[in-house]
Amino acid sequence: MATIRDVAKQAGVSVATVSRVINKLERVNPDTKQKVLDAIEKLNYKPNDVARSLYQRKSKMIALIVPDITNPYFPELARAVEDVANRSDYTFVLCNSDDSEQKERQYMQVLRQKQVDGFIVVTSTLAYEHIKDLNVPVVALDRIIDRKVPAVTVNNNDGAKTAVQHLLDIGCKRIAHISGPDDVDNAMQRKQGYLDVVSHYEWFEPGMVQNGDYHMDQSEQAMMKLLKAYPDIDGVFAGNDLMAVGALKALKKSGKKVPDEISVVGFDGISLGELTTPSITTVKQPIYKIGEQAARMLIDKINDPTTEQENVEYDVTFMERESTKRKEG
Amino acid sequence: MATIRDVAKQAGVSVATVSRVINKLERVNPDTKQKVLDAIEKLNYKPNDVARSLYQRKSKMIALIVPDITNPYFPELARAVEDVANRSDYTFVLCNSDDSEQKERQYMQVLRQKQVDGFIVVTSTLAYEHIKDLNVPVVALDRIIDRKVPAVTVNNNDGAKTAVQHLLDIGCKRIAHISGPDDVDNAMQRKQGYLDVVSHYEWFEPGMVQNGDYHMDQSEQAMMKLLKAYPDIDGVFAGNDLMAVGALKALKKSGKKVPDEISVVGFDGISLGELTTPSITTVKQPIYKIGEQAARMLIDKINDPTTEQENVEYDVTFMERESTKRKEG
DNA sequence: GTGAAAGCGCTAACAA
DNA sequence: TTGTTAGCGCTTTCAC
Repeated sequence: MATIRDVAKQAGVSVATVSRVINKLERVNPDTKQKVLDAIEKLNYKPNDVARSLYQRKSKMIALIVPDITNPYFPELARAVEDVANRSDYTFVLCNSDDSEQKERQYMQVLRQKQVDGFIVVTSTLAYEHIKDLNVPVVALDRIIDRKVPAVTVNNNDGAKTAVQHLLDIGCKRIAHISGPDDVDNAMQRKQGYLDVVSHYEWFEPGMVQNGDYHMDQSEQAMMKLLKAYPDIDGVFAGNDLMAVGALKALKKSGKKVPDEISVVGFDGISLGELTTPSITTVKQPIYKIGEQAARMLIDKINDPTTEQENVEYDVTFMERESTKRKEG
Repeated sequence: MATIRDVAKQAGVSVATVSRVINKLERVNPDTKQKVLDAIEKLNYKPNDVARSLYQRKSKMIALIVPDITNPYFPELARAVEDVANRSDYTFVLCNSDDSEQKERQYMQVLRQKQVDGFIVVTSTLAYEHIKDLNVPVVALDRIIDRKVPAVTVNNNDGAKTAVQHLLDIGCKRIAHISGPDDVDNAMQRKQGYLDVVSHYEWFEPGMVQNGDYHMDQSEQAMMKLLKAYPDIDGVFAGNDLMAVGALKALKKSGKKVPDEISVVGFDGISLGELTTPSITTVKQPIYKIGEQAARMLIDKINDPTTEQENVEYDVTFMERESTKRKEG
């Protein structure tokens, strides 16, 4: 690989001049500039970003840490962040934390040593104290970390209420909920939305809430339990689409017809929800937008660390598909 | 951030000694070593990897370039590569090329400037000449680039034949194929596998092969066309699972019962195939293994560039699910 | 066993 | 407008 020195020699100028040309900040005599350009062309010179990073103390890299990229919610998010990063000449690094705080911290540390300029994090375990001595901007996504860390989220409570209200509207008489992990704030908000709507109905019992941990398999089991304990439920609100799929599987195995005997609503709006039979009625998040927004905020903050940032909360959209149907009569 | 200098001062030794301690290569007097360790602890010192990279000319980063992470085949692959990378203390970088050669080259160039140590690439457009002056190990995945680039693939032809033979075995009389892009070698091999089995049957016509471009939507259209042109087809082999899902959608819209009236087989074994109704009979690739193998090969080559590497071809496994059924009578 | 110093490739004062 | 030079933080000869 040719270095700036080689270029300088080839062009018969100093390295400073070459640096000036490639960074196009200061004025350079057009003739000298052309000589430098020619030398760069001839030697196929590409500046060494590592040397640059060392001097500038920044790497032009941002990282996104998600629990698990094989959960279909996250690839779409990752695309958005990557696209924004590229548009701003940042390199994008993706990490899976498996929801382990240890892995999250490990990643952030390693990447900090590589001078990564900022992080977007989806976490429910990381505490503020661990991110503050990273000394670098962090944006929280999907889940709130701390008041001091700007976050991009959706209105989970509203979305949940809309979903449950829809089940009531189409005539459901007994509605259960499959909830996400207790330590994830958005899961709690969705559960609360459900409770806000149903808790004063006389048919409601606390056992109608079962934990599905945001996983398909665990949700399938949760649905089985619900079916056993409350054979007459005719509506289910799942805390995310993945769990709605799990519920569908359980229902199918139990011979319950969806949506004729029981209606199911999910949350998220991942494309998987359109592919099941029946397709899943859901509360759609603007996933790509969320990722874009978070990436923009992060990059803005990197470019100007004095920027003060507010939390951004997006509205969700109710989306009726095949898994819910108005009761006859 | 504390630097090696700060540590040296704190411990009352030279920077060379500190370097020796953190790299634990040369022998250091236990007492001095302890002093250094204490200083590191006290100052919470973390070595700056950028400075290290600059000197060593390597970054301990590897990159995976895939067409599109929202295609569910790739997240699983990415996990595998990431896991292996982490075990070997490499940082993992993921990039989406959107199957554009321009983006692939752009990414590889930018990452090379960041001293990325090697690439795993899923591409059908990139030529050998573009990767050779990168001056860094490259492993091809899923699709072959050139004889000179080691590749990890599966036996596509065998898998396709097995799939089509299965359709014959269960009694299908007229079998169509929805193919992948013409410029992707594995798509061609799968198509060839189909042709190998069916081309000598008298019912076979070239129009029974329709291009679905490995995309769900385009496959849906392809299925529609097939249905129109050959209303009596009772078996479909789709070049990948995503296209099998598309076929299922078309079939459903057309009121054709799967598997009673028509059987469908896919290829890949992505988990999405288990979630549709009916679930999709498929030819399963060992996706995680493939990713692991490619990552290992890449890292081996990085650690010892003289290593000669052979292509690795994995066998696929036929997996019968609900979308195929033996004909009655 | 330890330290001084050169240098990885680049940028940015400071001089000229 | 251009060149000289001192670092950025680290590793590694080469002395001692």
